[in-house]
Amino acid sequence: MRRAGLRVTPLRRRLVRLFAASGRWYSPQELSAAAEKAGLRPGRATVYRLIDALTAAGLCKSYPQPNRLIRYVFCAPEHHHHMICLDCGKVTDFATCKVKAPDATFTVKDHAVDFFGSCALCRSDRTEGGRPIRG
Amino acid sequence: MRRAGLRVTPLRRRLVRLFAASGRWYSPQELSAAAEKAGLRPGRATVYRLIDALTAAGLCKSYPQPNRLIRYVFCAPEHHHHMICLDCGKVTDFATCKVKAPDATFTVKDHAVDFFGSCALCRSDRTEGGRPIRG
DNA sequence: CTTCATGCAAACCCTTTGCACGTCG
DNA sequence: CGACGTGCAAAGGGTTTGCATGAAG
Repeated sequence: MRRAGLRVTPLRRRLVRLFAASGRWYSPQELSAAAEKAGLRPGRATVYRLIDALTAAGLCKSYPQPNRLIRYVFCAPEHHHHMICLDCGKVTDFATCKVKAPDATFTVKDHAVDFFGSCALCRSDRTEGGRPIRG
Repeated sequence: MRRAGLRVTPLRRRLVRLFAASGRWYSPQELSAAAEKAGLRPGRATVYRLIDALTAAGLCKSYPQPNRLIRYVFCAPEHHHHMICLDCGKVTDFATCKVKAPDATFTVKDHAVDFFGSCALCRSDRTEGGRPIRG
């Protein structure tokens, strides 16, 4: 984080810790709400600016959602991919990827590989008739 | 399109044709602007509603961009992936994909594989000192 | 003839900006 | 101490909605 040129403040430390520890994706508002539940009261602008800073630093990846909402995943700058549970929002990393461009004339600068579905926990919930946890 | 339960109107036909024929990604505003250049004058709402309808029908895929902008690609409902030129926005499809979930406990409902870079044309432009075409 | 698409303009609300102040480095 | 983070509240602007109208099926 400091390595990325970001200044470390007490608030940022706590926000990022929260974001990272959650292992989930958040919209700016959801992250803000999660912060409040944790006793933090970041201003609106702070949350947006932090997300932007993290994104620019490669520490954050964005996913478009229905209704033009965007959710963000905090993640390591190393190349990797995600499995995201559509029920609870949990994000699991994986690094193995052997994809390659199917077209030699196209110069690849970046690529994305993501899986969406249900994590083991949410799947068992459903099997048992439980209600998946959202939000 | 009709197969997807969408009603076909003259305006929609022309908008979709434009969207599909362009082979590029568009933000709602960009699509609206492109429509105007083509002599169409869809209301703001119409463009958004069309994009939503297409997305719901699986005929449209969304990509998050910097500044919380979202761009959309019109595409066939069949399973496939995209190569997107970051210079001109051109989208090329490819169907070959042999990825599989790296974790057996995760139930995959969907997956995404995308390549971002420069298409052959933009690359040659740059090599020749030309200016890449954006927008 | 019922359902759905369209346009317009107002309402929404998420996001951004400006500014003053505090602090990380 | 200089550059950057923070909060607040106002400004901004893309997106959505309500409603009347007309066309698709």
